Amino acid sequence: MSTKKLNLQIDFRSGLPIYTQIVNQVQAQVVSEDLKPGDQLPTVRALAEDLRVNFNTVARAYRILDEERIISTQQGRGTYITEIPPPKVSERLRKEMLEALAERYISEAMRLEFSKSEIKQMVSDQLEGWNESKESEK
Amino acid sequence: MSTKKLNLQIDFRSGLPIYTQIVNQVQAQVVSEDLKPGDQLPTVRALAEDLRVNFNTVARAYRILDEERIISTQQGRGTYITEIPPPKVSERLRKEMLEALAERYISEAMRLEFSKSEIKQMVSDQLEGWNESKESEK
DNA sequence: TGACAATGATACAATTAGTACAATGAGACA
DNA sequence: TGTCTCATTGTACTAATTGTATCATTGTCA
Repeated sequence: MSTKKLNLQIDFRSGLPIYTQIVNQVQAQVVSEDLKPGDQLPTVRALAEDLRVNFNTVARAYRILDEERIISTQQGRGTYITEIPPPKVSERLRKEMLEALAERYISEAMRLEFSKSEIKQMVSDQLEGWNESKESEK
Repeated sequence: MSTKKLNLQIDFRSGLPIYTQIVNQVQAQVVSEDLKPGDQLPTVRALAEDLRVNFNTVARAYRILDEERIISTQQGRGTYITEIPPPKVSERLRKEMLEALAERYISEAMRLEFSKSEIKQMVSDQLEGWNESKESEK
């Protein structure tokens, strides 16, 4: 599992906070596909040493990127680039995707011999407590 | 005895710890009866090598499954699917499976930016016309 | 000078890996 | 049959690696 070596240029005199520079440059590299979904980023400590900054500063950048759903940080494991949400698919295709998802859910639930009402109820129940914060807050 | 060859798919980049993924997938295979009472699971070391993880990670998963009475681990012998799954256990497992399925459906639908009502409606709509005989192909 | 944002220090928690050990059972052999 | 040896198996404890939380320090600017 090779951690991608980030090539970040931090300008300590630019006035921009270090963590902001990290965020911006990682975002840029994701957009330019220098970083692809699944790539592992350096650990907070490794990148911090590389950039000669405190690892909390890197952690802060990673936390922001995590909130933006660009990366996924996992305590004890590492941080990874997440799958990119399909930018703009047609309304038609989007609907078909939902249909496919629902069909898979239903067919697997049916295989477990749940009743229709149970299947419906479970979705309702979970949607009740669904925390929007799990999604990105732009 | 032939130790059942588990076909587990570990995603090292998913947010879930490896040991949790093992637990979940074994549970799923028990519920779906791919694993039956008495089946012997791979040894901690064999499965670890197969998955390219440390054997203690597998041992941790096995310990959790053992505490749930889903498997029985015996030092010096091996690990086996529990002979008589208490009805309570299998019933609880079934429920957990449904929860997991629903959560996956919802989270992926949310990622596509569907509203809660759309997500709920799609399930209702599809259940309306659901043909019981449809659930035959594995 | 005071407020606030940025950064640093320190302690903590979660996950996985390393090492040594204990229980079981199969085979060799007296 | 009894027992010795050894490979195989799970267990226990600890270390290493990773991100997290909290608070202190620094620096800038009104």
